[in-house]
Amino acid sequence: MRITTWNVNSIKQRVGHLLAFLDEAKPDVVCLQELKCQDDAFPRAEVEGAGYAVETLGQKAYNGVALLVRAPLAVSEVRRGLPGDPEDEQARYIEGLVAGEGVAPVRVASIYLPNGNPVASAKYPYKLAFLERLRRHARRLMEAETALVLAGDYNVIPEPEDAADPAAWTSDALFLPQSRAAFRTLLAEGLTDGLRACDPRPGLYTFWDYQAGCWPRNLGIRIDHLLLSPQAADRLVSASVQKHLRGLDKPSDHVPVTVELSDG
DNA sequence: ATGACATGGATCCCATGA
Repeated sequence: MRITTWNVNSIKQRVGHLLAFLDEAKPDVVCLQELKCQDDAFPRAEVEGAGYAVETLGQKAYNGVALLVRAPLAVSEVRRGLPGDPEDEQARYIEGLVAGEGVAPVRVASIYLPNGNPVASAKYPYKLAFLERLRRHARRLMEAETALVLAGDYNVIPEPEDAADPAAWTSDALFLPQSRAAFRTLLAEGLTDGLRACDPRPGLYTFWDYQAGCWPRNLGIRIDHLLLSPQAADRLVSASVQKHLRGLDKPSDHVPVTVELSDG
């Protein structure tokens, strides 16, 4: 089972790239972030036409997440929204149980963690609180011992080697010690960073800013992650970054990241 | 010298992002 996470930065702008990617890579599950549209504006017919079931949690203009599941696999037990704050109106979390004939089930979440900048604003405590809510929810899900993959745009640079120029990020919400500590605390629940487990090399990035020639100069950061529970990590076969999509016309500033799990 | 931002909403600039 191949599971991909991709922040598309507007699904309406990126539907062509998405359909081409589905056709070329044939991932079994795709976790999308930053749809930037409401549910009724999602290009459902096109994606279903490519062979995928579609579950969305949209929002006007900002945020928005989705799960795509390729037949013959099916998705059930869909949960919209991260537990722990009934006041939270932002569309940043969707989860479902993916299963099929001859495949051990995997619970998959598509997560769009808050950016958290500016650090002096309420956005930063919201980010830290969201990470803590995610930790608590992950702990609860892991108690069932079903394979679990928490995939998405975490907006956290875990280590200095995950940025081409770490010094440029020292006071940014993506790389502040508190942000990195909260991410490590989440990992300490027993989660494995799927990409890092497969590829220890520095210089592995998933995001390049549109500005200042970051892409041609390869000034990237690694902020899109797939975190695997022990049952999922036991099935980890490979992980990769689909970097070429950043070089297309009108790209997202993020590229897809994919893990492959064995069937059982 | 390099290379110089994108998206959506309601404008004719702003909020947001990372």
